Amino acid sequence: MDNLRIKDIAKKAGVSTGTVDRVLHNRGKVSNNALAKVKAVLDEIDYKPNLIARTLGSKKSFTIAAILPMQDDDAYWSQSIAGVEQAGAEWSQYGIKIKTFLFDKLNGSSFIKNTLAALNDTPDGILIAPIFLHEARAFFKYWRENNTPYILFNTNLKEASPLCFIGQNLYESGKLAGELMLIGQQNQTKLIVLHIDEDVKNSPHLTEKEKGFRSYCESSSLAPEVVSINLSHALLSSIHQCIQEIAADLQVKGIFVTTSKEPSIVASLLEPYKRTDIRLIGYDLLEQNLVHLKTGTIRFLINQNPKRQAALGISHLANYLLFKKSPPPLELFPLEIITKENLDSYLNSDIH
Amino acid sequence: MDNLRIKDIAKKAGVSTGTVDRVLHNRGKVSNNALAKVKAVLDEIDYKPNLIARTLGSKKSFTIAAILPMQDDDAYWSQSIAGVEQAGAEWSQYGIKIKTFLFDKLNGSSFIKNTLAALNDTPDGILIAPIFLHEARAFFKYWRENNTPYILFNTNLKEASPLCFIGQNLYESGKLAGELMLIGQQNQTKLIVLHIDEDVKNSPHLTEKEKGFRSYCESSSLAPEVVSINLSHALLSSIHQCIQEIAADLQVKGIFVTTSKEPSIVASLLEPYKRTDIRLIGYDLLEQNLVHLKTGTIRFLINQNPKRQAALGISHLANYLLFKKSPPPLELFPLEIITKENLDSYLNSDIH
DNA sequence: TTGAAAGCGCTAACAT
DNA sequence: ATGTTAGCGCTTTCAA
Repeated sequence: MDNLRIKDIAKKAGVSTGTVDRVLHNRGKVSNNALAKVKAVLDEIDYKPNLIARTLGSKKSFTIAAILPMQDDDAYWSQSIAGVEQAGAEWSQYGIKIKTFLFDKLNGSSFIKNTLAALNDTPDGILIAPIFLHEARAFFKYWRENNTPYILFNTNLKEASPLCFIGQNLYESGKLAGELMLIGQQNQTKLIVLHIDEDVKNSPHLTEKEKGFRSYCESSSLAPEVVSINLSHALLSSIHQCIQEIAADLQVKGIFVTTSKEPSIVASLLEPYKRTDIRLIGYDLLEQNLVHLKTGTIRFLINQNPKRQAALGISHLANYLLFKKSPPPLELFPLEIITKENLDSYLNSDIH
Repeated sequence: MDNLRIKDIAKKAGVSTGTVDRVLHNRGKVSNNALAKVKAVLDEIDYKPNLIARTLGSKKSFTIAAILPMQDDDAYWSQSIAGVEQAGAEWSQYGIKIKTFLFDKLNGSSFIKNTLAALNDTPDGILIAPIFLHEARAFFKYWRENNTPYILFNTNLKEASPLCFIGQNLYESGKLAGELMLIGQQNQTKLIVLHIDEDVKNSPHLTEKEKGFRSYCESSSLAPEVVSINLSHALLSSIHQCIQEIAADLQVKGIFVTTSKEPSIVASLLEPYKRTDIRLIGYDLLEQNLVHLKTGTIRFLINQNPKRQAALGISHLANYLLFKKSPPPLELFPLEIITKENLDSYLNSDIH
């Protein structure tokens, strides 16, 4: 009762393996008569192709282009790139090659330039973080017409109709931060939402988080006061001053930092004031964040897991190209809550 | 600069492909002279075997035996079995067959009988939950001598030297529950650890959790009083009465239920008393638990993810058999915290 | 429109 | 001890 092979189907149908292949893949010319015979056999059995043989037989080697922002001081993106590289190493044994195209995240024409370079390389699949949505549109159109599969990463664009979108629900992420902020809090508390970014207005990923946070707070019977503050890293002194003022306000019981790199900055500035009653919540398992998570200055981190997100993007493309396995259209990563106590269980785990 | 094949290595070394194969896999007889020549080439290049071709070439089909407790009313184990089946379907395309052997979790001789049946089937790999540690020893010895790889699941036994252990750190899990329990709590609180199991004494997975929980509470400056209670499901009325007494004690601010199925029972018994100040913490994303997580009666669930644990066990065995890829010796799953707010992000995610 | 056959890179059986 | 060769199940080319 073993799996039937193409050869077996051919014998059953009284045709050659070539014809069965043509029917199976709907390629080349097949007479109605032969078609009927093969279909009859196919209906009767449950043919499962041997994907390994298929891949070996079609001796193709695939190239995947990864188009991402390059930003050495931005942990989220540098971890994403690490994820691409890790997955690339894994799939290289299957003849998959990765080419990385890095653009300046603050410069639209750099995005266009790099994406164009990728396009001219005619890759078989694409992983792209289309943070310049408008500029990206034309490329999507081109790839769609060319039947080149592309996966969107981090920034979604519904009408792009990609093979898959990989990311997180940022609104829900903000709501989660709200929930964690309010556990066990009293009435009449004041909470700070702190964006530390050059250009908050044009950063939907930050404002989405704030919206979610506020929505949770408003729905809560504790009805805390929520204050938003936008800062740029450019001036460390302004951050310093901001934290000083917050520390002086005894009503403040929590700070929600919407980015990855900055929670640790806030933590180290806040620490001297010994305001252990201020609950600090931020993002991602960066080394500096972990230091402050362990000392308790940071209470919760929400893990976005950029490395695994990116690695999964590559894997999905590889599986699609090699084995015709389609990924789910939406790959929303779970909102992982990291505390002092479960941190090690994440760090020691290869699963994430 | 494409990848070199065995054929290329053979030509470079001036030997045949057969000899290269022998050197590569250290099998058969090879003269020192030939060995040296091949090694010289191998040192010079970075040979990466084509795993697809290897798998196809060694036209083996493998059988994996999964030896697990069968317990319809036990969500943890039934989800594990689901995980095995899911992974089995995935790997069937690669010629991997799964045979499941289910034993009675309360009956040692049923364990022996089923494991013996599995052994007699001479599988190529084994996934086993050795909850009868003593009885399992002889089997491990046999498989080790037979070079049959086995992966331990849920229950670890250091001296078993398996290919891999898959599970969670239960002590840390208890500590995490402690941390979640004490966030924002006041002094002078009383906390309940509730084991609902037929045989708590012989359930190290439950007592480990309690130890971790107590350890965290003792280290906390809040110094809560911790009371343990053991109950059997046999008597629903006794559970009822226990909850009634807890609800009457205004000092109680939290209940930690150490099992998967029971948090929802406790929740529904507790709900009528409107003790929203009692924080209920339990395990796993069972449907009934989710209902109470959404209403707020259950505040946190710690996800053990049995389904994914089991699926990963099968995947590790499959990768080992098919591609000679060794898993990490210890696969400790992260301690995932589930709340009302991040729940959906887990449910919608195929990643877990 | 169809069948036959070569070949993907590797393994394993078979000569020598 | 070593080289040769026939597969693994599929794709793809080439004749017919």
